[in-house]
Amino acid sequence: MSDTSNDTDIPELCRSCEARHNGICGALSGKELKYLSQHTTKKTVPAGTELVGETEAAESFANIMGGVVKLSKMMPDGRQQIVGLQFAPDFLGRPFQETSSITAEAATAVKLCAFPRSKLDAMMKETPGVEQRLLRQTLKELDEARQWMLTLGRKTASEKVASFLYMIAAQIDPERDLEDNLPITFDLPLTRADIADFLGMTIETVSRQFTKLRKEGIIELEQSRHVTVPDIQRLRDETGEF
Amino acid sequence: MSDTSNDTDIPELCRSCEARHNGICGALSGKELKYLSQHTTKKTVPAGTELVGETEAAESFANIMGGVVKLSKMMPDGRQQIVGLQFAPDFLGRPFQETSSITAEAATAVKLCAFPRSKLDAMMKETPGVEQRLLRQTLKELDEARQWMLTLGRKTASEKVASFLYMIAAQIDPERDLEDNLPITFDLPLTRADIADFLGMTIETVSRQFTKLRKEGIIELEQSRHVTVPDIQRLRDETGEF
DNA sequence: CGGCTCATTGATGTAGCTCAAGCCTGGTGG
DNA sequence: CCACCAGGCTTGAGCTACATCAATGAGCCG
Repeated sequence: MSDTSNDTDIPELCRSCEARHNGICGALSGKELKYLSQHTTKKTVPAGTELVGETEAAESFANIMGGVVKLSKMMPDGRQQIVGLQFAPDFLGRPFQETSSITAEAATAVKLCAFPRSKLDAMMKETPGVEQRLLRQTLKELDEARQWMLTLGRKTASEKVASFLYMIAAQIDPERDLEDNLPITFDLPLTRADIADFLGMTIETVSRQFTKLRKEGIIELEQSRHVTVPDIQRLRDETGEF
Repeated sequence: MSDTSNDTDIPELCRSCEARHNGICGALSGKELKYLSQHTTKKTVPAGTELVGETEAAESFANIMGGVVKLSKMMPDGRQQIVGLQFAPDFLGRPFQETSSITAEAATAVKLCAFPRSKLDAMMKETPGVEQRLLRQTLKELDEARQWMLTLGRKTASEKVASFLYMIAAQIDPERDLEDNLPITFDLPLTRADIADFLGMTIETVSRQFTKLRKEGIIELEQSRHVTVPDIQRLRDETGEF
């Protein structure tokens, strides 16, 4: 931890921000935070907002303070694949240059703390820890992407849906010990169409697998978005892993 | 470029090594290279050698000087997915800690330049450019992984095989302009079984798609491993992208 | 109330899997 | 030098998991 400075130096908004604890900003001192925060724009965007491409984040970067962002790729004929989900306190945007065509879109309402490219460059130059944090997050994303390649390439439809639900459940509260077997409840951040695009299948098949898991008592469903998992171990068993 | 030092300081083996030009070592000065090279072990391992897990690279890292390494994940019941291919001058091994269960195996004979973890840590501390190079490589791998997620999730069998061949063809000579439409010839670094594990399909389907592409004149095959692509554009069209 | 979007469910079609047989090719030993 | 074998590849026949097409339901908003 390098936030050894006096806590009163830390800007109000940064104090409760997860990015300061586990994100990029964790590498910054109170003074640096103060400076950076003068150049950040906090904003909340509604679900569906495009956050990248020729529009927003080409010249700007952001920490996600809340909500879920989906990263996706599209083929000329419209087939689409979601290639990543990002949650707070992930960093959004690409150091160096973006060449690969990838789209970022708010899957839910998203709270952002944005700042210009020049500030990131400066931070990377002046504070060595920033680059390391970026490297760590990138390695984490790489692990997740590879994990998902296994899911996409080798799992059955029901294993895919179980894996997705397990991933979301695990992500809801990272602190939580998943061995404890207490019920977990959460709202899905994605529509069925998004889930289908994430899992490489059709809406209909996703829906059928939800129904199947519900009938087997592995999940409970309310209004199609609100999920309760009474026994996370049983869900885990359905993923095909472990 | 930070290799501003006298060329005669550069160790013999490093001079022709791709890692010095495009890989990690490119961030090092002649003096640093000299020091590092005293602690490296060059070796060539045959196809099939395990390079990671509890065995080799937990405490050691390496630059790939030649050959192809496949990274894969396995499910308890034996289903397998290749999640990445690495070529010279890629870096092999994981900074910080490896948690995700991933296996690295030589797909062909592989030439390595290995060194202990402590040396990498030291390099990262002392030479700032090293961390940046690692970050760049990791971002590249992330791009590739995501590209492959699209292939796994949304492409048909024949698009998958075409994408694989296109990727290999493009990788054979990265300098080459793929617009020029001259025939490209290469040997596949993977068996049909490996290709199947990479594309998330069965050996039989892979084989059928090769046959189909051959009958359509998009590729020529000799001994099942030696491929000629007379018109790279036609192959590209088969990938479904662009 | 009518017109959305999102989700579920059913009926039918098909791409790719499974199972099974046979074929090259390169290596080994008689 | 040929016979044999093993591992990798191809090809065929039939099956099935998932996609496609189509209809209906449930919440939501103007």
